[in-house]
Amino acid sequence: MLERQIIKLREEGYRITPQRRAILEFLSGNTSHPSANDIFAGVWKNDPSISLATVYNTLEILAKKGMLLELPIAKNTLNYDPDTSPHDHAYCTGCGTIIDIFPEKTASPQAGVEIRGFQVQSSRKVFYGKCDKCLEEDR
Amino acid sequence: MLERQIIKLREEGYRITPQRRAILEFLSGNTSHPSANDIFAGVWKNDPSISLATVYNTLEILAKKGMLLELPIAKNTLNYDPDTSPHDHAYCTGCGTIIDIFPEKTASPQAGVEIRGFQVQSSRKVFYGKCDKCLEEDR
DNA sequence: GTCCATGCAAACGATTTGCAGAGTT
DNA sequence: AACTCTGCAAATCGTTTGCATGGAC
Repeated sequence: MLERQIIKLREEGYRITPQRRAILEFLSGNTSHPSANDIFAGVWKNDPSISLATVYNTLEILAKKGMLLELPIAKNTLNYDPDTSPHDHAYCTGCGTIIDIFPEKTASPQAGVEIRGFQVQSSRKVFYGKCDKCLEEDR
Repeated sequence: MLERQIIKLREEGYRITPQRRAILEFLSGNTSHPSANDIFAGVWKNDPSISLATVYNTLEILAKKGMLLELPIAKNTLNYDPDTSPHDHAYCTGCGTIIDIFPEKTASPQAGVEIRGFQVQSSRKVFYGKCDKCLEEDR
């Protein structure tokens, strides 16, 4: 899984640096939808010499190559999702947590949408609301 | 239509200033999904004394009162939509244009979605792709 | 050895904040 | 008159960029 990613990156002509490896490792299987800063912090714990610029650089490459989704969900920041399979997201407006919602649960139709004058490449659906924990705290 | 908005704002306890009136006027019937800066520029043409801070302040109030949707679609900015009725959006990754997509066209199901451990308040669907004009330019 | 990638620091753009004066109610 | 709202300017925050050095190939 992680190895596949590394091989693909190399095949695309990118060099495999320790930093890129560490970022891919951090993302692998990560379902927390981290921001660039979260990823920076996570990698930083093992290697305090890494820079934010490198993280952004790597994330941009991964996104461009379709190995990572950029999620514009929260107000002023991007979140990233290493799971590129079709699925939706639920965003808690209380705590900002983003959880994965898989198709069978929401019956979100992905197939054959046609919009006149527009060529659809992908689609995203986001549910806004509150998680149980935040509902609890509202009382 | 515009008057309704003004009345509602006043009922909510906000003062009706010329700036707020101008912003509501600019937004009324506007289907271009403007950014805060677009709105500022639009209002500025008639009243060059308005400040960006006032625009942000007003947009925040309108959004909080459900009179305006905040669309986190583009990478690093918010776009606003005065049409709060249920509909989707298509975002052109070429030119950044956002167009409205109404339910009948995409069969997007809005009713009764249930997610365990999460109370859904609303949902948004965005189609990413290219508009005809940008497809043209790619050749 | 070549050329891409890194870390650092400065630059940027969108948004937010603090505050004194102006305007709505 | 009371209290909110405005414009201005500075501050913040996420992200991007320029550049000299370092490292993957």
